[in-house]
Amino acid sequence: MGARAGRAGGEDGDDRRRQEGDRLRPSDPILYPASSAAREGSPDRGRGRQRRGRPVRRPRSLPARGPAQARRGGRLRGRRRRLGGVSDYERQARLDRIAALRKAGVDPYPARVGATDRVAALRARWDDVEADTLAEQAPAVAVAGRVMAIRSFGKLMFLTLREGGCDLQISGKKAELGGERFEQLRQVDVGDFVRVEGPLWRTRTGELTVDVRELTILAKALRPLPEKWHGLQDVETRFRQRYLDLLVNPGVREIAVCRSRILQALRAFLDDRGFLEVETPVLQPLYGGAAARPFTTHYQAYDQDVYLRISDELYLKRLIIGGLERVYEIGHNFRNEGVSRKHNPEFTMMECYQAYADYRDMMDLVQDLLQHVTQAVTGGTRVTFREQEIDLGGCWPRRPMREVILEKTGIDVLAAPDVESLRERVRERGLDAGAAPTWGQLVDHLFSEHVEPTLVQPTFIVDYPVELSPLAKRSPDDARLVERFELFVAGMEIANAFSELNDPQDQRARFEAQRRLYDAGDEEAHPLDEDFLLALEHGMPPTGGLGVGIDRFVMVLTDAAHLREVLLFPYMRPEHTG
RNA sequence: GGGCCGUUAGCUCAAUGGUAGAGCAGCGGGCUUUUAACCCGUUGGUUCUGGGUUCGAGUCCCAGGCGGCCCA
Repeated sequence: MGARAGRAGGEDGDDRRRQEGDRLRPSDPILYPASSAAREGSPDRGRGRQRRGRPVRRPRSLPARGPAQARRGGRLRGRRRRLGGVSDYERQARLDRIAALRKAGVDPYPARVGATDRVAALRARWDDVEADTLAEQAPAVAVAGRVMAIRSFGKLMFLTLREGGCDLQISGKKAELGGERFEQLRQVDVGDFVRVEGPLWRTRTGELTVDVRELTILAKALRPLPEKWHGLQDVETRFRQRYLDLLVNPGVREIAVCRSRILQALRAFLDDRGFLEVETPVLQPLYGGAAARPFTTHYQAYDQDVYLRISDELYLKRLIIGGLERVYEIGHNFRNEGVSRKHNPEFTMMECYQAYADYRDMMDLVQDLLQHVTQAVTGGTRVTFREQEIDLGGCWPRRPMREVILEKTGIDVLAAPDVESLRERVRERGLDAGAAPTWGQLVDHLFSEHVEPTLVQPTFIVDYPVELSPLAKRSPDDARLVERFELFVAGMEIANAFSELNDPQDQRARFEAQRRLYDAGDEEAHPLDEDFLLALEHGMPPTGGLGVGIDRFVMVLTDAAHLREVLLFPYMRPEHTG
């Protein structure tokens, strides 16, 4: 991303474009498909954009703990122990129990489970049935799951079993089971997987319960689950041992489920519009499609350095050239930059391209797409994000970048056409000019600093400077601008799109301009890609391209304060003995 | 990359520079309607690592690791 900045194009152009865009949206079947591009900078991953951070949202409704929450401790030592320290008394107790089971001829890790009912289905069927009715029918069921808690009363035990994200209580009565099997039940530990058979009943307190008649150990656990009441608080451990976080912190699983539904709805929408899902290389001899530094690796067989992709763009455009006129890809991009609330070096992007479309069509497309997904996942259009209500319904405003910067800073960036004069105006206003070396980057800085955080409701920002968009088509109204937009929601860049540059001569010139920027020290400048130019020279239809930052959109729909909350495995530095 | 904060038992957390504790979990005992079950007893520590100051360091100092927040 990085590219943002723009001199807001001429007013005429902007207004016209906006109006046309609005007009186009509702009608025009042939348009909607536009795919388009955009990704170049796809959801911004640029540096320096993160702002106000907040404590991670609490995983469950515990009393707020305050700043000390981050405290955790003993990671290294704990880990070492976890990996088999000699003083691991609890683990040893469980190892002893496993040995005893084996000695008694019981396999603690059997291969077969046998048929079982799903807990969710059982609850749906019997939760509302009265205790008396349940007692009469005494439906025999079999369930398998993980033991989450044990409450023992001597000759009676209650265990909480979890399967499929649902809990079901099971009871064991010595009188019913007999001494031997009751003892077997007593040897079950929290964390173990078991299968039980027996009739359903309802306890005095109304809890639906399986009264165990048959018990099978499915898998013994060697280590205890995190504490049942406080759960797992340690931020570091939550992400390093995400399986524990998923198990004991409500909400974590919900986000994972929600994310899956979002992807499902997104694919359904695009498939329905005739887009073909494709896969392009992650390992590339030359990276491109965005302003970012790549990860480099080495291909041993060819003794050659290769890159992990920073975007799918250049390959998807080759497919457009090859006649696959509507394509999309959902995959990981890798950008060699820091981690923040909105950034992870590896993230998920959906890119789609549609021939015979332009960026206005892509605005319609992305609005329809995200509204469809939101509706499918939440059942409505309004979501709450960090205590603010965001309405994703309706028609999202389209604002020229110049206009919004003028509104927030009083500076007309187009009236200061070079970096020196613009910097002077910024100083006059008493604002921070940052370290931006070029006009475009300074505009980008002003936008990021003063406008972006205020864009809570969905807003399209249009008309970006050419300098920051080497793969976008020039605006016919103003050669300094390109036909590009970015979508902002909740103060974050969610999508980036443009009318794809299909003029091979202009593309070559843009690449060369990028090379000059690179030579001047901009490590994120786009490399010149001769192979892509070769493809372009064979002819590419007018095409709209769009990139959507999936992780960030999941944040919006799940009210996640941090990107890492919606990634199952956010990047963590390896622990090591210090 | 910089600043600040944090790091103590499996988990959640205590401990004026002076014997490292509690709850949960574990172990032993009691208990047939609990669901943070309860009651009695009890095991468990290289206080992130490495140096330093001190009669004495979880605590103070230096360096490092990891994490968090903010900034770049």
